Amino acid sequence: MARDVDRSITDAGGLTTILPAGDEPPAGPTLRERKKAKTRAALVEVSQRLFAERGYTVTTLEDISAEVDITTQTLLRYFDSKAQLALAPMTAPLEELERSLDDADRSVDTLSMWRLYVKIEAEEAVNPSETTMATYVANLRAYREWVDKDPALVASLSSVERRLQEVLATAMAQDAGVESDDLHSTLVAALL
Amino acid sequence: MARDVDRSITDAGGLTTILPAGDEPPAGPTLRERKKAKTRAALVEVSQRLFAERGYTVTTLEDISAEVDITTQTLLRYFDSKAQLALAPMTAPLEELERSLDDADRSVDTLSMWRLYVKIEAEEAVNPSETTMATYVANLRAYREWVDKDPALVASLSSVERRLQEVLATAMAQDAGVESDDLHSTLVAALL
DNA sequence: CTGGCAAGTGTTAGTCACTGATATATCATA
DNA sequence: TATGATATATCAGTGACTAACACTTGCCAG
Repeated sequence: MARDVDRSITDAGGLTTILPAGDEPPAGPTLRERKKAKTRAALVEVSQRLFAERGYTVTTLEDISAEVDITTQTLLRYFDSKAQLALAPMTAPLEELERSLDDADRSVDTLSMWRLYVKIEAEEAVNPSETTMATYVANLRAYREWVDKDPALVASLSSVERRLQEVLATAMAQDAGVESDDLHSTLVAALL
Repeated sequence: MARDVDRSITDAGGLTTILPAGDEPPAGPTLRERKKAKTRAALVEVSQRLFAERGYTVTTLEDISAEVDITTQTLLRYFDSKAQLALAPMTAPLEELERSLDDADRSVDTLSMWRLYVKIEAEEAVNPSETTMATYVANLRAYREWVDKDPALVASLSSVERRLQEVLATAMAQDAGVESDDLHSTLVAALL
């Protein structure tokens, strides 16, 4: 009897709606997976906000999980540590790139996305409404602001940036010289 | 009356003996300072050993402080965190260099010391008995071994290495081109 | 639609790093 | 020896994180 009651809830997240609707192979992500992704996104969203508003150290995991209505236990099942949660906006797209490298069906589109990503990090002007990744990277400057206040986070972040450097190097190698120099210089500039 | 009584103790550390003796402004290191340095050294020594033997995470601050016969409280007054204690062998000489840069009475000797330091880190052959810093850096390879097992430590270590890079850059700038290239290349190699 | 399986979550209890405040012992100095 | 400064101990507490167990819920047969 409850088959079609919760329609309104299903689409609430609105995060994966970028995919071209119409050709989902066998079945879309199951209910479970959708809920999982939803709370995960909520965790990132809430934590980013609280970290920016109050600061990293003073914001407790309990504060965050309370606002998402889960236990700190559950939070730690989604993210191994507080730092990983804080750095999720950085690592998530990184891992996405890493995956696309392995899958061999790589397209230059991924690199284009990353060119944009790097540009924003380099503090160049950008219009958030132009890209699908806006949700993540739009406030990257504010992001770096409070991240830089915690030494431990900075350290973790730097290691993430190293992974980024490696991955991008690999990607450039795959691209075989095409406009590689441009990207490379941008990256180096961003890191230094 | 105690001016020349504790001569034997004063030299125990063996780290600052490089300074040209003869012009200590008011007085040498006071008893308090000596004791402080002593327990500090003991902490580093014991922790390094336990970390190497048992591993970083499983070794508790209590284990360490117990063996040095102090409270974990006191330990944390010496080192702000467990990680700082673990990385002390790296940071201590670093800060020494930083200090020598500010004091303006810099001599090339400091840089020579560091050339050696970097060499060891780059895993080149070295004879520990040749230098006064042997106590610190002799077992650097074994050091890296257990440090690399903890992700958080690696991250912190990398940020320390960045500081090192900066400081060395400054030092080279001060040296005004003399044999700078040699050192620089060595550094870059060590970091990559 | 019903039962069981498995994944997700809550609950509880605990460890450990780390902080703060207060009190006491130890050293420096006059 | 008295006095102020500093180091340490003691006590109480927070927060990140782990582990074991029980419970709920989505999922997949039958």
